[in-house]
Amino acid sequence: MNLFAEYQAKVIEIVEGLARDGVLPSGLGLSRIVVEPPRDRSHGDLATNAAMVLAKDAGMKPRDLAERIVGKLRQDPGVTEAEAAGPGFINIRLKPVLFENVVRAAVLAGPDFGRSAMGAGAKVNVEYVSANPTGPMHVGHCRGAVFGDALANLLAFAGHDVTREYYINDAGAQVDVLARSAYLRYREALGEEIGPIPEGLYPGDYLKPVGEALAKTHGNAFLNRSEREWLEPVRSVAIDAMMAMIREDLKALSIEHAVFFSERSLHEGNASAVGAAIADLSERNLIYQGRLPPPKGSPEADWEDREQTLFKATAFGDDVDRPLLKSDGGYTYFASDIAYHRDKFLRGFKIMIDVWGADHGGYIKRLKAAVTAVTGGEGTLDIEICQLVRLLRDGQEVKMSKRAGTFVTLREVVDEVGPDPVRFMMLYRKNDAPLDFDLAKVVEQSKDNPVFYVQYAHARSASIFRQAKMAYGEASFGQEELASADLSLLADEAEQGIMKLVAQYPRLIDSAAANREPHRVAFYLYEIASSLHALWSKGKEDAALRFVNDKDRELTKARLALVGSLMTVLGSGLKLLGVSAPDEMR
RNA sequence: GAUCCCAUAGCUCAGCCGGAUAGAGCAGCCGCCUUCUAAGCGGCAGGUCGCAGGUUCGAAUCCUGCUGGGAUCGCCA
Repeated sequence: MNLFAEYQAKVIEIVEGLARDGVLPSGLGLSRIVVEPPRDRSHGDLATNAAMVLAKDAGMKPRDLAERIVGKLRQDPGVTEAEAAGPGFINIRLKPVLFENVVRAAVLAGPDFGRSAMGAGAKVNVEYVSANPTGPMHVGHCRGAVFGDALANLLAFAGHDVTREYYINDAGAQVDVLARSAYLRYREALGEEIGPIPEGLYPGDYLKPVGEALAKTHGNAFLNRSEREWLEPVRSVAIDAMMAMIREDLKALSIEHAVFFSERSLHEGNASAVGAAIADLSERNLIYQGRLPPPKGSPEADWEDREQTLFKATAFGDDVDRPLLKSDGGYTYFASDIAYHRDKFLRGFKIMIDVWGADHGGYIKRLKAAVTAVTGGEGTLDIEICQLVRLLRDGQEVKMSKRAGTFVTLREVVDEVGPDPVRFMMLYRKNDAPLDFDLAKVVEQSKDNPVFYVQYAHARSASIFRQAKMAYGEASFGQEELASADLSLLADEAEQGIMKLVAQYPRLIDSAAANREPHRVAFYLYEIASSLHALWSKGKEDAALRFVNDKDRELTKARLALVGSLMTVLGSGLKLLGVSAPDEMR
């Protein structure tokens, strides 16, 4: 039930009709036609730019074209008024019953209100978090985790077939370092004095239990053996332990991935996936032996000019061609990543979304180039970058340093402030803008805290229903009854404002999903929460506006339908963000 | 040297694939609790949209250059 989409379709139909009648040329670019709520409410309920975007191709003045469209719009049964305005806008007023029907639809549909078919069931792979399995997650990972999760929710709600995926970087040098670090803890567990952890190994205590577990299951079987003998089993145990820890951390934020994809698996077998990907590129003539210029601006002391195996990334907009093989003969991380994304494509995902931290920004062009190459242009990779999070406490930056031991883990933050503030505040900002996260402010229970403010609106709505049931009995005001309410009784401007906001929800979902911007949901929720608080306060001054009126059941019913629709939207939006929608505040 | 992101009110930020008089919160000032939760609401004041060009009927939004801030830059992941 998306009024804006409905009227966009109607406007397009009118334009096509005018083209059939010869008033307009055919083949106009109709996709640019937008029907949106006008910024100024005095302009009506809907506004469209149709006449302005088509005027040029139509060879007509915007106002003239607008008049033609207006003439047709006036014949629409739902339209009470249509007029050309300003430079060529068409402003439309709708019969109130259309908005009333949206409220009814929201009450009846409940959690499904706003669900959209926009995605048309397309398979989408959203890869997020993918933190290295070498230690606990820190706050830096948090934003990408929350963003990716909310984006996945949003895309699913907007009609996509979403798979949430985590890429485990379990190949390469870092996990070998992890294994060596765990081995040290293993020796420690067997009673050896290991002293300070050597430079270059992971010092954290979190590896102690891994060492103990190794000692328990393997006894001293690995003691005094060459690394070749123990590296693999120790690494495997350590990675499993780290992944278990990471999953626990994610669970604290109610994040769950459907697929955990192992980088190592891409290297296994005689015909490895990485080998296949490179062979694929090779067949496309995108691989050659060549030299690269040394990087500028970074130390060049250890630069070794040599011929290497390069992917022709520049053919797809990258700045330089990229190496696929390391000097030791192994594959680069990039080579694995190509194979990984090729695998996603082969699994049927034409739409891939990766969520990365800002520090990986420099990697975007090459991977997009690779995806275009390896899918023959049929797969698209969207990379969403989350900027850094600055952790504050009462306005003071919390400096983080592994060495100083002031390292803050994701778990510590979630345990301190709770998952709701973490999730909401991470989403109450565009993902590509840096974010300050103040541990003290996000737990404040006041209107200064948007998390609380929005949740409070939901609780307040629930409270209104409780009050109504006290006045009229527990069995009163079920879904069906509310849907039959006479909503024309809701004449106050504030009440109508809420109806119109509710009517915008489906449109919001589509645009937030299409733009991959879950923060729009958060801002919308704040706005609609505000509209409830305002109406509530109006009832303080004017008793006639109170939601529960124990002398007028019909009016109460209408108001509850309104509150019900708002509560539905609040609950739905909060669910998309992964934030709880409490029925009362404590 | 290069690439990417950012720059909007004193502060923190929205601004919906270009559109009508640029919005919200905080801070400041003035108001609202006998009454469904004041954990809230209303009002006032506050902006050369970093700078300079360009495209367009129309630019905070698109393009180019510059300034300032952040991130990154073969064989780490």
